Amino acid sequence: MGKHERAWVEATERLTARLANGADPDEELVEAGRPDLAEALADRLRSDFPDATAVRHAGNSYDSLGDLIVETPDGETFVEAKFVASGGTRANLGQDTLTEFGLFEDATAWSDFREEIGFPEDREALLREFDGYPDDVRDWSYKSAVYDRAKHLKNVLDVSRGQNTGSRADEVLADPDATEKEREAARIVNAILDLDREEKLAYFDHLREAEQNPRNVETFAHLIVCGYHTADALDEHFDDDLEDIKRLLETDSYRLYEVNRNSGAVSVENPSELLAGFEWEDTRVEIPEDGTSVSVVTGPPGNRRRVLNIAYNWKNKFQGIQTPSMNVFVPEA
DNA sequence: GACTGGTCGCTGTACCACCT
DNA sequence: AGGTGGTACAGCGACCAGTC
Repeated sequence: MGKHERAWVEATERLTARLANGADPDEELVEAGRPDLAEALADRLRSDFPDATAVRHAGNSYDSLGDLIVETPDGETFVEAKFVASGGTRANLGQDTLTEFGLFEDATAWSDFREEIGFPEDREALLREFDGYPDDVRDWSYKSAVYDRAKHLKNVLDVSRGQNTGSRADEVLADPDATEKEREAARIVNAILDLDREEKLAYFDHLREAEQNPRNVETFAHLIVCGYHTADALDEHFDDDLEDIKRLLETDSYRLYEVNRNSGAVSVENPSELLAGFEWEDTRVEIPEDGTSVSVVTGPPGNRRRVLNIAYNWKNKFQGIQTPSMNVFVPEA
C-alpha cells in the first residue's frame, strides 16, 4: 500500500499541472496516474483561474502549502489536491503534537504517559506468552523486537491486506477449525488491543484534568485547517500574534480541491471561509468519556460547533504496536 | 549501516441516518 | 425490516532524518 498509492497520486498531480498548462501529457505519467482525474481537475482549475499563467507541481517539499501552485498576474494560489473515494483525512500529526504546542498546560505527553503507566512492559509480557516465534525475531534489546513479534502474530492469523486485525482475531476465535496456535495468537492480539484502548482512555482522563490554553487551541485549529500540517509548518507560525495568523490565512489563497475517484466530480473549499463561519468563543478541546478521539469545539453554549476531530491511533501492524500518531478530520458541516 | 521515531498521503469498514 | 449512501475514524506501508 503506502508508497504504491502515493505514486499514482503524485503522477496524477503532475499530469494535472501539465494538462492545465496546455502541455502534452507525458506518457509515463499517463501510465502511472489517473489521466481522467487529472483532466477533470485541470479543466476545473482552468475555469476557476481563467487568467492563470502557469500551474506548477509543488513537488514533495513539505515547506510549501498544497500540491499545486496556480500562478496568476495577482499572485499565487496554493492548491491542495485530494483524490478521494469518500471522506478524507485532513492531516496526520506526530503523537505529542497537542501537548507540544501547548493546547494543554502542564499535561504529560502521550509518549511519556505510556512509559509512566508501564504500557511497554505490559505489552511485552503479552507478546512473550506466545510460543514459537521464528528464529529471526530480534532480541528484546531492540525496539523492533515488538514489531517482529506483532508481525508474526498477524502472519499466524493470516490477516489480509486492509483487514482489521482485531476483527480477524475474532473470526479465528469463532472458527471451530482454528488451530490452538491460531487461537493463542488471536487471544494475545486481542489482549494487546484491549490494553491499548485502556491506555488511551487513561490518557484521556489525564488530559481532562489538565488546564487548557484557549489561544493555543484556536491557533492550532486555524493553522491545521488552512494547510499547516507539519511540525515545521506549525512551528513557523505558532507563536505569531493570533490576529496576524488569521490575516495570513485569509491572504494565503489556499484552496482544497477534492476529486472524487469514482465520478471525477470536483469540489472546492476555501478553508479560511470555513473558519470565518465560526464564532470563536470558548474554544476548547472536548475529551469524550469513552472513545479514542478528541474534538476541538468552539462557539457560545447555544451554538457549539465542532471544528476538528483528532483520533489517537497507531500506524503499522495494529493498535498498540508500532507508530503512535494523530489523524485529523474536519467534520462535514 | 542499523535502527528509531516521526511524518507522509491515503484506504477500509463499521456504523448511522435515512429511505422504502 | 432491509437496503443504501455517507461519514467517522481506525488503520496502512513507505520514506526520511537523526542517532549511535
